[in-house]
Amino acid sequence: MEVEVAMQKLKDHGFKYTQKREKMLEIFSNINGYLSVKEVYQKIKQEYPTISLNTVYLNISFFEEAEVLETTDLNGEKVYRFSCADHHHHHIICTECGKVQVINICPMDSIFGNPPGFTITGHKFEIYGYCDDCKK
Amino acid sequence: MEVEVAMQKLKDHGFKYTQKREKMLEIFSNINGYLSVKEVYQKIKQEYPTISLNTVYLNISFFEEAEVLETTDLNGEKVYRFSCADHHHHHIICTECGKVQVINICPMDSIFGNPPGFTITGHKFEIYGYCDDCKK
DNA sequence: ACATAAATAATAGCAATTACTATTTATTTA
DNA sequence: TAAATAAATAGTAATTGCTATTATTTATGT
Repeated sequence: MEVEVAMQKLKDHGFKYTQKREKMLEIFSNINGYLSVKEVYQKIKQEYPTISLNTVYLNISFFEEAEVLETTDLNGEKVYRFSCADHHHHHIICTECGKVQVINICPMDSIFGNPPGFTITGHKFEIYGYCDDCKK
Repeated sequence: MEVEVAMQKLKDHGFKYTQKREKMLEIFSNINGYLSVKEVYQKIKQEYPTISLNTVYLNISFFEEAEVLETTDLNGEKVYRFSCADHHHHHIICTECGKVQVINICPMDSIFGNPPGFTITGHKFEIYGYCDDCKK
């Protein structure tokens, strides 16, 4: 299962097992969209009311290190989602709730080599909009 | 000239002429790349050492309102550049110094209509890398 | 030159994130 | 199983990027 694979990735990177980390992974795996740190914090507080916001920040940074999460910016704050980094893809993102839909078109497919004066290291292609649930 | 056109745009939006605004516009027009608020602040302080950081923030927001600047996020902070909003385009951006190169390929050209469940409102396509000056 | 409406500077405030430190917990090894 | 250890956590403080407030100064129309 997804969460166990992620937990194993963490172990491979030298991070210990904790219940809170497992719960955080479950939160991410149950949502098909990006979550802000505060949203994760609100959700995990339902199960662990004494958890520190700091712990959420820390664990998210460890998850990133272990390549368990992918991240982007939404309305000026960092948001995260369960990574499916096994295949290259882009997203349609609901700017209201963070819900995503994967798209497999990549604009880099039609760009060959490095442009003069630049060495390419990465790219970002995101489509923004409203999902049906958030449409007025 | 570029700066004068921008100054006129400001006037059209009801903003007054000031030397500091003109100087800020000059700073943007002299650089082919994105600048952070702090970078603009550092540069303009050479001419107006008593200028407030707040004024730089305010004027930049007015410049945005008058569509004189375009913006993006670079390493988690907002950066701005002189706008060429007359034609739709994307950028190759040096993540080190913010230098940009315009590209006229748009990935949306090959995407027709709205995907099921989403109403598209916008998109972002940016290529990142190092410019020759910043390459090690 | 005067009136007035906006620009500026200085300061305070806020939200997101990071840093620090003492305590607690998970895992290693005896 | 129990002690040793290294890391995780909570609580708090500090930092950063940015916005809001207000008194003073400046640009511009009459």
